[in-house]
Amino acid sequence: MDASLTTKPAIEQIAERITDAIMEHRLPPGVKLGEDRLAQTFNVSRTKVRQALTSLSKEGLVTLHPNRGAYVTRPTRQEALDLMETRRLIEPEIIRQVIARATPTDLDKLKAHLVEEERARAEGNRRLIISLTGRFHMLLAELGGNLFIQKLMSELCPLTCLIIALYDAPQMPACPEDEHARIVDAIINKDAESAIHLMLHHLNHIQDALHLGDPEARDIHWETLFG
Amino acid sequence: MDASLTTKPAIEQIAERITDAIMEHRLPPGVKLGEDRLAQTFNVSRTKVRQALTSLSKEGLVTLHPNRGAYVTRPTRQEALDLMETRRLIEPEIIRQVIARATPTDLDKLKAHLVEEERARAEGNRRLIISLTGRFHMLLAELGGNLFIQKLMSELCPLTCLIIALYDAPQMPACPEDEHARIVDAIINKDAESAIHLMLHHLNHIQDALHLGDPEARDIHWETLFG
DNA sequence: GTGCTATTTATTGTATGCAATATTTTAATT
DNA sequence: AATTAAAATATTGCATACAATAAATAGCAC
Repeated sequence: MDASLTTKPAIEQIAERITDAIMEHRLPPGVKLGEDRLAQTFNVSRTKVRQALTSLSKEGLVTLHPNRGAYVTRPTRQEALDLMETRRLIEPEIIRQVIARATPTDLDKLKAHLVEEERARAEGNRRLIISLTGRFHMLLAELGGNLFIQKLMSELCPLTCLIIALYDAPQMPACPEDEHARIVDAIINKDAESAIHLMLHHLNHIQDALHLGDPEARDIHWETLFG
Repeated sequence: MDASLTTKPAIEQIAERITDAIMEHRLPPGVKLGEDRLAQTFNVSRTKVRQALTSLSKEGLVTLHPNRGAYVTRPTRQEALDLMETRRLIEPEIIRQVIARATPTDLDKLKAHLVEEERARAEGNRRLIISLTGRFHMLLAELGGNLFIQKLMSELCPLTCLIIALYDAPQMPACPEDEHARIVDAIINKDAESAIHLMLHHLNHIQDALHLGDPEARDIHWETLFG
C-alpha cells in the first residue's frame, strides 16, 4: 500500500516546518533564509525551497527582497495594529459561528486543545505555549466553518506570533493562563455575548502586552518620506 | 534613464493580466490554463507562467490539480455563500474606516471611479462594468487603510466576479445602477449608518441575483463521500 | 589609514532539458 | 460495435546549469 495518500507534498511540508519554527520563535524576525542552506537542511533541491518561500511570502510570514533573498518578516508597528484590529473584527464572528454550528466532536477538540496547552504550561515550555496559543484561534476558525475566514486566520495567527516575538516584553507571559479555557466554557454554554466579550478582552490583553506605543522608535515611512 | 522604476516584475504582470481577464469574464470558470500556451501568449518562458499560476492559486482564483494543470477556479455554492458572508462582515468596517480617515483626495478618487463606471454603463460595456464594480470595493478597502483587510478584499473581489460568472442570471444586470453612487454620497456626508446600510443592501442585491439555492444541482462533497 | 575603484565571491533569477504523469489515439479481442 | 489493452502523444514536475545581480574582498591612490 502506498503511503502517498497520507503524505503531503514536499513543498508544503517545508513551508509548514518553517512556519512552525517561526511560530515557536526558533526563527526570529529579520533572519535571512538562504535558499542553499535550507535546501541542504531539508535535503531537497533549491527549486522546492524557492517555491515554499514564495508561498510563505504570499502569506506574509516571509519577505522577499528581489535579488537579495528571503527574510523572516519584521512586521511594522502599523502592521501590528492593523492585524489586531482585523482580529477584533473577525474573531467575534468566529465565536458566533462556532456556537451556532459546533458538534459535540468539535467541542471535544477544543477541550483536547486546552489539555495540550495546560501540559505545555506545566512543562514551562514557553515556545510551545506561544505556538499553541496561536493554534487555538486557528482551531476556532476551523470550527467556524467559513473557508475564507479560516484562511485569513491561518495567516494572521502565525503573524501574531512574529509580532509577539518583536514587540512583546521579553519576560512577560504572552497571555493570562485561563482565558482560552473561559472562552471555551462560554462557547459550551452557548453564551455568545460572554464568549465574545472574553475574546475581545483576550485580544486586548495580547495587544496591551506589546510595546507598540514607544514614540521614539516608531517606524519610518520610507515610501512617502521623500518626493 | 531606466524605466525599471515604473516597470513591474514580469510575473506580476502576467498574474495581473490573467486576473483582469477573469474579472472581465473573458476567462470563464473551469477553463484550463495550459502553461505552454500561456508562455507563448505572453512571450515568456514557462517558468514565469508557472510562478504566476502558483501565485494566483494562492489567491484562490486558479485551482492547481497536481500533474493535471491549472484551471480557473469554479467556486462551489458553499464557497459563494462563505464569501458573501465574509464580505458582509468586512465591508461595514471598511465604510467606518473610510469615513474616519478619508482625505479630500480620497473622496476625489471615489468620485472619479463613479465617473468611470458611468461611462462604462453608457457604453453598454458589460464586462467592464463587472470589473469596475469589483474595483470599487477594492478602492474602498484601499482607502480604509488596513493592510490586511485590503489584501483580503483584493482576493474576494475577483472571486466575486467568478461567482457572478458562474451563478448569475445571464441577462440580469449585475447590480442596480446607482448603488455605488449612493454609498459614496453617504460617505461624503460622513453618515456611517446610512452608508453601511446601503452597503449591506448592495451586497444582498448581488447575492440575491445569484442562483445559489437550486437544490438539484448542489455541490458534491467528494472528500467525505467515501470512507 | 581613509576613501575609492576593481575584482572576486556568493547568492538569487531564469531557461532548458529530461523524467514522471496524464491524456489521447490506435489496436486488438470478444 | 463495444470494451479493454497498449502505444503514442502531450503536459506537468523537477533538477541543474548558467546568467544576472549583489555583497565582500582586495588593490590602489592619496
